[in-house]
Amino acid sequence: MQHELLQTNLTLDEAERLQEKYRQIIKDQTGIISKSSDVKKIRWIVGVDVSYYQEKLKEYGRAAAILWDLRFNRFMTQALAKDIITFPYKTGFLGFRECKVMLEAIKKLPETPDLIMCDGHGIIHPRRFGEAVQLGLILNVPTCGIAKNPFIGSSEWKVLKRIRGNKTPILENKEVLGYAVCLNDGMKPVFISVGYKISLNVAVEIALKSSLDHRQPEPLYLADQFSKSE
DNA sequence: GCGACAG
DNA sequence: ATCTTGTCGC
Repeated sequence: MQHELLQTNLTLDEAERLQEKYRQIIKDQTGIISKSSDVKKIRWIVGVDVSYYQEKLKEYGRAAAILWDLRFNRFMTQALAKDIITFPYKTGFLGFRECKVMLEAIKKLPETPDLIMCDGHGIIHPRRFGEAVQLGLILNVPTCGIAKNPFIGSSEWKVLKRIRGNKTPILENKEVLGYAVCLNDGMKPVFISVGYKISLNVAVEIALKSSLDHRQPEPLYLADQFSKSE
């Protein structure tokens, strides 16, 4: 039996209802990773990304999951999954397209992730329900969103000095939805937000720690490459 | 009202 | 996301 958030035959209205329903359910949850002391206990992090291709007029998604050992900051192994994609692309509903394939790839990994990084937004979303939130909820694993482009909210990211570690908040009325963060010198910032059971500060801390020399954290960079290679 | 809008 | 060559910059 599977989660109703994995249904792929929903109307947009039904999908929106589910987003609102689960937003309420996970509101004010406890047991989140929020302190730097918690970070020391984190070992297995996973970066996931999805690429697309056509076959017989149908659209398919290929998800790559990269298992990364944060203790030694090194690559461990990877897994791929392919699946047909039927849910249409609509801004604000990415999770309904990508969660199922991402989950299939993650299931193939030899370790249970302590944290999953998604190539997309978390609570930087009209209903605070980006795909990182959706994935974390379905798997009951901490997640964060790390997107390459802005979505909602306003920030000064365009004038942010591109120096590793620099960041500027993404705001919507007084509410901090996330941070635009420069992960390496000279590179355009990425947009980091909470997904599930993690604090914003910890998400930023781990993204920085796992960034080597690319715009994205290495697990996500590798996931992007791997998902496109085949 | 119109357009913009993660991947 | 994906279709695609050259080209500007370090």
